[in-house]
Amino acid sequence: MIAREAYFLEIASKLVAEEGIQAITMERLAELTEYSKGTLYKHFTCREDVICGICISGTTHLLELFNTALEFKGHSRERMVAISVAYSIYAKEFPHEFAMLSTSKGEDIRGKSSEQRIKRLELLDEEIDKLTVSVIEEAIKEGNLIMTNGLTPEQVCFGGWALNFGIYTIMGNNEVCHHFDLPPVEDSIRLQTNVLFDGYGWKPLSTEWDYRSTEERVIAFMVERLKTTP
Amino acid sequence: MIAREAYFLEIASKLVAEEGIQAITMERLAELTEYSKGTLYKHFTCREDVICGICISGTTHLLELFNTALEFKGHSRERMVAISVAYSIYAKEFPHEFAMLSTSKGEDIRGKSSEQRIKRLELLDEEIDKLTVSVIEEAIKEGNLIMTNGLTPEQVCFGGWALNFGIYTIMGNNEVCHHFDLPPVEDSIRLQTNVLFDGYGWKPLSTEWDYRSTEERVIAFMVERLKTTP
DNA sequence: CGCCATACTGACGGTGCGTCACTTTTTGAC
DNA sequence: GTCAAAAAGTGACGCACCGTCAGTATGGCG
Repeated sequence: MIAREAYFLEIASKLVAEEGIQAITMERLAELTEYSKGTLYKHFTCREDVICGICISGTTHLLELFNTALEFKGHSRERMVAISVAYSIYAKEFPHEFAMLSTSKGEDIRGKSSEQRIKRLELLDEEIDKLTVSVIEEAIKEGNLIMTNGLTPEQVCFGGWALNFGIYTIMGNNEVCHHFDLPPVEDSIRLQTNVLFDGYGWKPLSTEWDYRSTEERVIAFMVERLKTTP
Repeated sequence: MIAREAYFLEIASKLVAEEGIQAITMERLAELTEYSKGTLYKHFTCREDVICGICISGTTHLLELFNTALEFKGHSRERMVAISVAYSIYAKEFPHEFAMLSTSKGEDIRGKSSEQRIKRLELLDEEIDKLTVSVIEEAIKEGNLIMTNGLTPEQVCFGGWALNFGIYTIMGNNEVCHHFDLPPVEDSIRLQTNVLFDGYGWKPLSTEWDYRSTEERVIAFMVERLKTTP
């Protein structure tokens, strides 16, 4: 039943965290959980379905982080910083799982995993997107963001997402940047998103507000909040 | 020898283009090329090494496209648009190969592939980066781009790269954006990079110059140039 | 106790990887 | 032209993993 499924996923998540996605093997998972392959296949249709399951619990966790971030008090752009920090907390704490989230969007996984799980994962993704878009809509209501060039809130959300995702994926995946003299990930994220959001004209601009200090306050806030509800 | 290796890679690339990375199988490749597995393993240490080889030819092709793009006459930011167009031509013509480029940066491939090939691929990546950075340095010399906030040309290059990469990866990989009402990829790329580069203060700003028209001219230029040397 | 449903098992056929002892072809010295 | 050494090529083999399914254990109930 449900409890058993959760147990399988718990062990699988640990395996991913420790050894990466390659370590996810139906044989290995059966062995580690002390169940047989047959039982495992009662809960998951295939290996990809297990991976999708891990992504669901990962995304659920990410959603919680986003919700916590949204409780940070401040103007809209500061709250966007809070979301960005939430994203980075997840990316750092579970680097393999984070990398899996993008893998799971590919045809390989989506094509094989069970309809049901795919659907659940899509709903979670949608919820995360809505949460983020809500911050942008708030900015518009506040009058701190005025949409020009026919841009929509969703496009602003997408731009920020793509930039964050690109930075984490390139810098995380990858020692390739050795010939590139870049600051640490967090600094890159702050610098680049400041530029992008300034480009959207999202006030207060980074020249008018110290977002590094906002970031520090958000981190302190998140750490505090995560201590009480871990 | 070299010719045989190129032959293996040619078939492998076709296979990837038609059926995706999953279709790359040592058995299948041996069969298609009418050689035995043993011979195949004389040229490549493992499956990952073949994949790395495909990435090398892909990146070589991408580098050629970049070089062609750089011949476009215009100011620096227009030439950056040209590079972006080159990137998109590659991403569209070889979607699977394009997706592989990021896969190839991961530990899975880098850890198993042969030193030699990894090194060659890194050198190519480096060359591409240098090419792009050169456009930014040109912009600074022209006086069209003034670096503030301690930003470096490499960081500007990286920001543009991460944004482009993020957009193509999310939109290409992925039907997940169905709940997100977004314009087609090319439009997203143009809109978002305009915002980012405006954020850097790269002149002429998108409010002062019609980059959609630049894009059209670049495409026409590239198509023309690719006709003569295919 | 016997019966049935449900939970669970692991051997099996299949695919793919990477190896290596062996065969065939090429080369070059005489 | 001959022959032996080197180079090129082969495919059966051992191994790991996938997903299946016929069969076994368990436990509740008349």
